[in-house]
Amino acid sequence: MVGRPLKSSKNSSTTVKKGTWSAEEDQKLIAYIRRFGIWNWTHMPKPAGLARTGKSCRLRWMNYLRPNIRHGNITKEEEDLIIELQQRLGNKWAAIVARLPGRTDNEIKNYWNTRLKKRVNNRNKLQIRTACDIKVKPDHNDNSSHPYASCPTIDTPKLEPGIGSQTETPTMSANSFCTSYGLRCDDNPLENSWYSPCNVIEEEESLWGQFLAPRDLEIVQNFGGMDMHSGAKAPALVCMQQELVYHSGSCEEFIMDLWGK
DNA sequence: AATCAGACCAACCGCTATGCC
DNA sequence: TGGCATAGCGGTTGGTCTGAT
Repeated sequence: MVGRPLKSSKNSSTTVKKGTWSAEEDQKLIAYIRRFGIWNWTHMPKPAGLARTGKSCRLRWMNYLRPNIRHGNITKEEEDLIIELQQRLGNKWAAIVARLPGRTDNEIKNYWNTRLKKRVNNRNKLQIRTACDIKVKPDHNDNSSHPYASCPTIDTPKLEPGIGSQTETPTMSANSFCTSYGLRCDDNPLENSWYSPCNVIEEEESLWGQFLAPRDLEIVQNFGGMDMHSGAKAPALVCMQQELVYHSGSCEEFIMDLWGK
């Protein structure tokens, strides 16, 4: 078992134990919670006979001791779901883990950071190149020698400090965005015509005007806001751009998926 | 057998959200 | 309404494990 050595830190009056939990501490916490329930994490450790912070007790319980937790052996299905949800929701581990019964946010976060992140990033890089090189009409920057010259470009807003880079931006999938605003996808204006993602976004924006609250529409148009009234966290175009980046198929497939073909 | 580097993962820390007074 | 306490979340740390050399 991996873990940290026991360390102690002192504040003004008490010694707080840190580091890996012992079996004895686990038993104390389990026994206390079985008997008295969880009434207040901050004040529980002392009557439970633990020299831990409430925060540490809570974490130990939530991530390891509480009933019905499954550790290890993440299945292929779970792995696929983690990847899918991470791409749709970003690093919202609590939301992701809600779809994975018996798993903990810490476990899924660790699994993503150590095993899946690199794999998915590499796959996405390959897919962007493949999709753009093969499928997209190379009608701009066509005499550039850059390997991605044929990629459609979406004019990304200059993000405010703190919003983060493209890969760090909290995501809300474009489909979710449409759904949350009741955007109809059945009347597909793209049928039988070639659109670059930029055109799609322009088209989509005009539709959004029919459905969004004025302030939300303004945010979408200016790309600059962080919060929609609905609770959406990122500028819609950034979401869509990210959706394109993560989309597993070609650019055209992305467009069709976006509109819920 | 010894050493090293990368992978793994439990636990910590800082920040935010929420509830209560 | 503002301030405080508590819970919860996500990023990061650092000790241990494991495989390669």
